[in-house]
Amino acid sequence: MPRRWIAHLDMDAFYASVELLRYPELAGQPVVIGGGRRHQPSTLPDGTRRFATLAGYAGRGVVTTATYAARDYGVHSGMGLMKAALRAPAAILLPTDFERYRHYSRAFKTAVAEVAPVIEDRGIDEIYIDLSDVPGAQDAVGHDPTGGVRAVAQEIRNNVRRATGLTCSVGVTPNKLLSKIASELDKPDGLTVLTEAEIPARIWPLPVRRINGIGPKAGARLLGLGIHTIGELAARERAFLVEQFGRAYGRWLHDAAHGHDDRPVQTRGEPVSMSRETTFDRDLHAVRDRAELSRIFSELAAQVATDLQRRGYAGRTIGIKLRFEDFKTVTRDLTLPQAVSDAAAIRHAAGQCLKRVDLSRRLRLLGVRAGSLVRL
DNA sequence: TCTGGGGTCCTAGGACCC
DNA sequence: TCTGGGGTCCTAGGACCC
Repeated sequence: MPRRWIAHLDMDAFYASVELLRYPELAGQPVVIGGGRRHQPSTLPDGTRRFATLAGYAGRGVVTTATYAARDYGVHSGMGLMKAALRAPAAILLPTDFERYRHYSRAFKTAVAEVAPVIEDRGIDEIYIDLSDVPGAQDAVGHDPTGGVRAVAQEIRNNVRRATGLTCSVGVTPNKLLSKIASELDKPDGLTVLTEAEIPARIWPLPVRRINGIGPKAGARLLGLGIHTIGELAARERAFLVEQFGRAYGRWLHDAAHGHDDRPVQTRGEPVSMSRETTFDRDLHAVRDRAELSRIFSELAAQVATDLQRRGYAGRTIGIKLRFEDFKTVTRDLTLPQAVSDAAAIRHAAGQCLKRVDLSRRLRLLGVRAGSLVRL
């Protein structure tokens, strides 16, 4: 019987690496991607480029990606740029250029598909690949039964490098859960192949947070129970975890810790929702900043409409998201008799939602969303 | 120097219908 | 008028991920 071999491929510091292709003089330097458009590099008459540094940054942006040199200063993605500036003031700051990243994203996925076509998209810089039926993947090399699949994975990595000039890290195991963990074991530019038999030695010593699906909340609760590593989680009774975390999540935790996961690689999914949101430069008040808020609100509705139309969808549920100055977040939504995709209808429905919110506190974020999508 | 923007999935309560 | 159980839809919030 053929073995199931699933790969997880993760591009190394993707946005930053794409920027290094265009600005090779920054290789090896601490570079941070994030923030708005206000820190575009400029070219001097002699052709040399001038870059903004973190030191001068003022605003509410966060780090989207940091190069490995920047990570050495303790800068990581999700960190506020103001905080990052304290840790690495001399680091270069570049604005995000999603157009460019999407282009490289398509290029690396095409390069993978030339070798192995069964691919599940997991965002702009990572994918799962089912290698089980790729020619050669089931072959042993000498006495190594994983030799064939290792060669296939290496070929994928070579093809990505050839097509994009970028490196990636790959984990190959019997399932998605383990492959996701494995791809991080030898980063950057690494390849890790793991069998079931290696779970105790390679997976169990890792912290529970490495499991995709254990986030800050569950991680903290597990820590409170004295469970730090995946091995310690695996050692707990299923019944205990169900008692602590509920039926569904408790069972899932137990399975995950033992490396059990039979989810298939899903090649194509319909979108569930489309949304646009924005955090203001300063907190806005519903009454005092009424005109500005109204303008932003209409703009978000128009952007959602454009996104829907461009991709050929309409939404039957229109919703809004508000974040107040104290970071409390509320949502309201409204299901319409018919799906809509035009800016006026979305704006109107979103306006109905807004009437159901107490607007006495100042706002830092506003968002508009379309859900219950139908294909046009 | 608090905390972006785009998503998915799950839960839970209430309305409503059979 | 009271008592049921089951199913589906809608809404709100929250955890998590990239």
